[in-house]
Amino acid sequence: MTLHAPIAPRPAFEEVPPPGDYALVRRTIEFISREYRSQPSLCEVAEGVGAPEAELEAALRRWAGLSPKAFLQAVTLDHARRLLAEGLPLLDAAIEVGLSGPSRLHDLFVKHEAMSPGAHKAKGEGLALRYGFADGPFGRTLAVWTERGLAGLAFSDEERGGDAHALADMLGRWPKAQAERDDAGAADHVARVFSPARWRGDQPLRIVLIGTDFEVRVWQRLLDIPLGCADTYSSVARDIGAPQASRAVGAAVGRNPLSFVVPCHRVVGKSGALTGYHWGLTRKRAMLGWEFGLRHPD
DNA sequence: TCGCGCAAAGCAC
DNA sequence: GTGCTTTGCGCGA
Repeated sequence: MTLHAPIAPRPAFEEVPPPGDYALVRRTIEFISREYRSQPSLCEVAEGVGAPEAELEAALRRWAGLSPKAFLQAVTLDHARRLLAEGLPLLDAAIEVGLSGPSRLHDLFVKHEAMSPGAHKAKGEGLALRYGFADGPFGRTLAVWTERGLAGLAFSDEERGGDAHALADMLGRWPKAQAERDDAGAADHVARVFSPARWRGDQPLRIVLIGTDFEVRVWQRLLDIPLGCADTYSSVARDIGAPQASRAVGAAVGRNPLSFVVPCHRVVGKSGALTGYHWGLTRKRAMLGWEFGLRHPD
C-alpha cells in the first residue's frame, strides 16, 4: 500500500471534476443500491438510469476515473467492509510528532483551528461569515467561511428543500453571526476543496472548527482518516478516550459542519454498514467511490 | 428527549 | 451456519 505517497492526479482531475456528471452518477448509485442483489450488467444499469451505455461509461470515467465495473464495485455495500478489513495505515513517527502542522494523513492537507468554547456558546455573536453556492462534483454546494478559514461545507438538494434549507441548516448553527452572500468566493472555495491537484502540503487548506469541545475532538480525529479509507464509530470513540461513547460520536459526526473536508463519510458502522449521512447515503457512497477512483486510477 | 452505535439475543432461512 | 431484526445499554447536547 502506498497510502502516504502523493496521489498523482489524472489529467481529468487537474481541475474540479465536471459537476454536470453528478446527476447521472447519483442516479447510477441509486439504481445500484436498489438492484445490487441481481448483479446488474452495465447494459441493465444504463437502461435503468436512462442513458446510453457509452455515455454512462464516459461519465463515470470523467467523474471518478473508473471503469463502470470498478465504479460499481466501489459503491456497493461490500466496499466499506473491504475498506475496514484493509485497516488503517499505521501512523509513522514523523506524523505523530508533527501534530501542530497540517494534518498530513488527510490528503487535503488541512490546517485546523478550533473556535473557543466561549465563542461557540455565544452562538456566533460577532462572527462575520461569508457564504455562497457553487456547483461541485457532488452537486450544488454551499460554502461558509470566516477570515480565518473555511467553516462550513454542505449540499443543496432540490428534494430536500434546496438552497434555503441548506442555508438555514448551516447558518442555524451560529444564529447570531452576520452572514454576507458571496457566490464568487464560494466558487473559489469549492474549486479549491475538490481539486486534488491543489491538495498540497505547502498550501494547506485553512479551516475553522466551530463546535463543543467533544465535537471538535471527534472532528479532529476524523481528519486523521486517510483518503479512501474507512473507520468505525467505535474506534473513533476509543481513540478520543471515550470508548463507551460510540453513539455520541455518531451524533457528533452527524453535526460535522464541513462535509467532505472533515471526512465524516469515511466513518461507518462496525459491520461495514454505512449507517447514515446528513446529506444522504447516496452522496456518502459517491464520495467513497470517488475517493476509490483517486487511489486506484485504472 | 434525541441521534450517522453496539452487542447480545431471538428468529428465519 | 449466515443474515436480519429487536432489545437494552450507552453517551453528550
